[in-house]
Amino acid sequence: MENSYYNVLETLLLIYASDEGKLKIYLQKKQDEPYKGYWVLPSATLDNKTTLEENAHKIYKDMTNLDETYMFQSKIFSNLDRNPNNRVIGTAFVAVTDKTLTDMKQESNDKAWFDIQELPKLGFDHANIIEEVSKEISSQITTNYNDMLLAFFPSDFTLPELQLFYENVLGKPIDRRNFHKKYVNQELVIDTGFKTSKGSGRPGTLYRFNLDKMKGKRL
Amino acid sequence: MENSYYNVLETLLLIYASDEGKLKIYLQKKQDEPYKGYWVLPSATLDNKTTLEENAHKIYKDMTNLDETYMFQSKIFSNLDRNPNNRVIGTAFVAVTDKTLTDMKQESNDKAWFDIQELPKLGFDHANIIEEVSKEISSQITTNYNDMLLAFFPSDFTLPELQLFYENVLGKPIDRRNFHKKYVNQELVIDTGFKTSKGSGRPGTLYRFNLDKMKGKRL
DNA sequence: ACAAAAGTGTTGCTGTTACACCCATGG
DNA sequence: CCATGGGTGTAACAGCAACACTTTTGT
Repeated sequence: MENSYYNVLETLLLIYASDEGKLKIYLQKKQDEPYKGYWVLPSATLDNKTTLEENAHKIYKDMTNLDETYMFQSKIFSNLDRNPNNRVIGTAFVAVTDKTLTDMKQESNDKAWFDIQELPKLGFDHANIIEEVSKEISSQITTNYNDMLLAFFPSDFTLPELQLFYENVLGKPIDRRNFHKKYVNQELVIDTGFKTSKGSGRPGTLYRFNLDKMKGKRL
Repeated sequence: MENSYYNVLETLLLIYASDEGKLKIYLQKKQDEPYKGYWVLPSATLDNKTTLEENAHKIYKDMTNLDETYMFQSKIFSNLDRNPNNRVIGTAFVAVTDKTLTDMKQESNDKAWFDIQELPKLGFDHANIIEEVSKEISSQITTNYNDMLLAFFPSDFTLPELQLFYENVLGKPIDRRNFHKKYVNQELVIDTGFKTSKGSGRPGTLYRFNLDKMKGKRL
C-alpha cells in the first residue's frame, strides 16, 4: 500500500459524571467484532461534511438522550496501530453530564457507568485514552475553577459530597473542617435552605455554587 | 460530491519563544497561491504512515534546524471552510524554543519572529488559531509551573526579564520588589554568579530555575 | 442509647500585597 | 553628576494546615 494523504478519523467521547463523590465514565459494550463483548468508548467516524464538534454532540445525544452538555476537545491519538484493521486517528472529546438526569433518560444493559478506578476490560487503546484524558481533567478540576466543576455539580450538593469528589480526584484526604470553612467563609457556595435526608446520620446542608465568587478562583 | 469518510489532515506548528520578555511566534511567508505573500504557520499534510507527533517534529526541524524541543498537542480545527480549495482538518501543535539558538541556526527572509500582540497579515484561519492557542498557553504559563516555562527560560535570565514576560502574558503589571522577593526567598531561582552587562543601568543578576523547588509550584 | 454523618473554633505559618529608597553601571 | 535600570525591608492581611469535640438524625 502506498502512502496517501487521506486518513480516517473517529471522534471518541468520554462522558464523565460525579456519582456520590466518585468520578465515573459512561461506556458501552461492543456488540460485534473486533473486541466483541469488551467495553469501549462511544465513537463515530467523521465524514467530510461534519465538524468534530458536531460529531461529538451526535454521539452525546445517542448515548444520553440529552441535548445540552459541557463539552470540550481533548487529545488526538494518531498511533498507526490503534485499530487492528486500518489506520484510524482518534480525536477525544470530553463531556460532563448529570448522572441522575442521564439515568432517567436511558435504561440499557449495553451502557454503564464505571468508576475511573475500576474499569472493565476495554477494547482497542481505550484504556490508555481514558487514563490520559482522566489525568488531564483531574488536573483541570484541581487547579483553577472553571465551568467543568459546575457541570459536575449543577444542582444542590452537600459539602461532604463535594469534598469526597475532590479527595477522589486529588487522590488524598482533605480535612473536613478546613474544607467546610473555606467554602462557607469565602462564600463560594450558597445555602439553598434544603437538607439531605438519606440514611442515618445528621442531614447535610444543600448548597449551590456562588458563581460570582467562584469566577477565576484557584482551588 | 458525496459524503466520504476520508479526510485530509494537516499539522500546524506554533513555535514560541521569549524575546526580552515578549512572547513571540515564528512564522513563514507564503510563496505561492493561495495567500501568496501572507504570513502563515508552518504546516505539513499528514500521510497515512506518519503520526501527528512525527509530523510536528519534522516541521520543527525544517523551520529551526534544531532537533530537541518542548512540544505538545493543542487544539484541532475542523471547520469545513478552513481552506478555500478542499476540506482540511488542522491539528495544532505548540513548540517552545530558544530564540537565540534558533536565530543562530537559521537565517532566512521568508521566516520571522512576531510579537503575539503585533501579528502581520495572516493567511487562512491562522490568525484565529494563533489567538486561541496563545490564550491556552498563557493560561498554562500563569497557573502551575510546568516544563513549558523551563523551555522559555532554559538558560540564565534576570528576574526583571522574567517579570516582563509574566507581565506580557498576564497583561498586567507586577510589583518588582514582591516579584524579586518571591523568587529569591522561596529559592525558586539560583544565582549563577554571573551578571548581565548590556547598556546603561546597574547589571542584573543572572539566575536559573531551581527545578526541585519549582516542581508543582503554583505561580 | 448508640451509631452514623455533619457541623464548628483557635492558633500558627506562609505567602501576598502595598509601599519608597538606595545601589551599580554607562555616558 | 545624572540617567538608567536593579536590588532591598517592613507591616498588615488573607488563606492554609493542624488539631477534637459537639450536634442532629435514624434505628
